[in-house]
Amino acid sequence: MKEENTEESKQASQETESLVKRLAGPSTGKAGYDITFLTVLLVWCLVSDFPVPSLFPPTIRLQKDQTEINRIIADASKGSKFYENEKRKDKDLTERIRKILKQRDEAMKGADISRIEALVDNMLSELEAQRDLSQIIVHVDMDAFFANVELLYNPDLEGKPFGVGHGVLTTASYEARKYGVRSGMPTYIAKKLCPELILVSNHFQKYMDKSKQVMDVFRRYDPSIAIAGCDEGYLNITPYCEEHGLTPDECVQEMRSKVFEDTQLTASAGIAPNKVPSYSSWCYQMLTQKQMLAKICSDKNKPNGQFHLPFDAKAIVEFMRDLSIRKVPGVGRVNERLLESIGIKTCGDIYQYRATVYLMDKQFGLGFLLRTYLGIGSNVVQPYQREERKSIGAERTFSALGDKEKIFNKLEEIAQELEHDMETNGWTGRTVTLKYKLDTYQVFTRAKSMDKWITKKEDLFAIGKELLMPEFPLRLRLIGLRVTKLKDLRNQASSSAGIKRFFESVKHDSPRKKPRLNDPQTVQEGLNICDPEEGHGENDESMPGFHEDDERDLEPSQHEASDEDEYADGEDKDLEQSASTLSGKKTTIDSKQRPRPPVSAPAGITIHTRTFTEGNDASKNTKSSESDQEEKERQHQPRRVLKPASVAHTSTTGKTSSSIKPSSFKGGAKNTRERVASREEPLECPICGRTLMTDNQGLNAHVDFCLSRTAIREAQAESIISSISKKPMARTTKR
DNA sequence: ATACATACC
DNA sequence: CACTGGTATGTAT
Repeated sequence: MKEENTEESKQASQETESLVKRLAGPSTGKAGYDITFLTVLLVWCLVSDFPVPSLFPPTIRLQKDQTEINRIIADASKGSKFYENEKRKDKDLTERIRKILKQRDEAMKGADISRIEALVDNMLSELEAQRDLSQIIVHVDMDAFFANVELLYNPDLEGKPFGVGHGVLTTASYEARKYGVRSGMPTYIAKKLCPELILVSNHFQKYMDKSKQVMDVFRRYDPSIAIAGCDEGYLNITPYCEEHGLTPDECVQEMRSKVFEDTQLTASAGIAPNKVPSYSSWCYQMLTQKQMLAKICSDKNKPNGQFHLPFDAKAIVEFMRDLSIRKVPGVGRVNERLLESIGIKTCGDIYQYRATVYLMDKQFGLGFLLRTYLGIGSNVVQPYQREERKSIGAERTFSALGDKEKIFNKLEEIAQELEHDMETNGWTGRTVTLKYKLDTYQVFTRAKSMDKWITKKEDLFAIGKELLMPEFPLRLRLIGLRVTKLKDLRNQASSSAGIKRFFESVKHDSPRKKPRLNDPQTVQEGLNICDPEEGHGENDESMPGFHEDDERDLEPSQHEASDEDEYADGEDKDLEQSASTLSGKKTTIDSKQRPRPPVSAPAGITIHTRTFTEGNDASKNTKSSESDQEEKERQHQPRRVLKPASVAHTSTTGKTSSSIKPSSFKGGAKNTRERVASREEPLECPICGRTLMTDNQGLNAHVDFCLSRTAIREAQAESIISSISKKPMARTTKR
């Protein structure tokens, strides 16, 4: 018993601890807060041979200890519905971890650990052999972008702690970050952390204008830049450096200076080799991932600085060794906890637990973690292309509504907005997904696929209504609609069919992708991410809000006082595979009982809600035996045992898994168009007919240029581009 | 095909 | 006081 008690209390406290941490926000740890930040800086110094500043130990400038900050945040949210929901999620996660550990123990029991380790070591060798250090990849991002733009227009804010945003902060000034104030944080909590905090409204148009200027500069260094948000991008500066006889550092220094000249805003950059032949599978969204290393590096020097990771395998692995796993793109709060549960806190820890990861590939993503350990990421950089878009949607949060009429009114508004966005951007789609969030913060989605193409508000509204109707009674705080299975209307219709036809023939294109505006210019420079909208002027900008940087708070400050940093990084995404591991789901209801789920948690009635939860919990047992499935099923439902993600299957002990084949990773196929290797060869531009000595990437950039020049619509361009990238590539290979 | 969770900006 | 909005992906059924 005693033992039990102990364990129990331990667990309870742990839960509390994780909950408190979770409440601190999703970006905590990502970039640099406390310990993490110090660690990174230290690693940086070690790796770069930079003298360890004395300030190190101390001073990070958080006015308060991160622990205290977390406590203040937790206290401020305590009792709220949001808090209760987080608590529920935290509990579910804890339960999930418990199951995973149990599974791990069973798997390890009869396993020949030594043999597995040897196997994994082989995989590592193969991955290492694929490392490509030939490309110079840079990740640049603006320091506290929104906040610094505001400073330009309101110098009085200089040196003061201020936050940008209304209900939720889109960003916080450097000074404010010292108090633990971060983007994505509700203003009332930010005020508790920093009573003197000044609040400033968002001025998206200004940010966009600046964004465009910034991107214009970046583009000069790599026409194929992959823009990742309105304030950051990935560039392959290999060609530029070569042509201008610059070292990577000189090039980046120059670029940052130019950005400053044009915008008076500072930027930070990370320079790394990257590479990766095949695996570039990831790519979260459009952007990214490219240089996981470059991105992580930009975090290091954050404020107005740049960090150059040595282009040497050994140095890279060392660099990764003490890097918090949380900094890796794709590792969020959940995966961080999952990994931590098996002992992995830093990238270097991955090696020690490689056998565990091997056995639990499904949950942790062996391939992903091995690449992370080695510091291998994709080094392919390319602009987002319209045809990559997979969904378009709109959603809105409002004060909780229980009235059907009012809810439908909101739905109609959303439908209207969505129709507008779709028409503005030339999209239509076949499946409509309704999303709603109860006042308890639980989120549900309901989807329906149609035989016809949907774009009109009437259709969107009707379908949304149909999906929502059976769910009542509900008390909602958010409602949204999203359309997937898209078709690009610009691709076909518009403009020059002739040209298009030409390209099509060239490429064989066909299937999926639909092009869109791609052209870089159009794309907007501005925010691509945001691009969808673009327009409607009606509501003024609502808040895009994203956390722009998340950041890190603090910074080293010392060093520079000047800038801020921000940042944090957001690292990218990539690694997706692994990341996804998670999955699990929860809640759900037994379908039998009520086909419809949710029932909101009506105000008072907790029962339902509770039911869900419990059900989930119940699921706990489970897992392995299949037999229980039935039971479970009838009880509640869901659960999914683990799943995660990813990747390489290789695992099972049985076969040697032949090692990770890069392509086998799920993602592999994804970037079909990626330019893979890229060797320079004479390639002919399908537009102007000139022969260029370049690689596919360079050719693409050139094509972009030609296209914009000829004023061909983006749509066409896209198809072209994609065609080119594919075909030529093959050609290239032949060489 | 649907539903859900996670991630990132 | 009260925790955004948009998109992508992976997994399970």
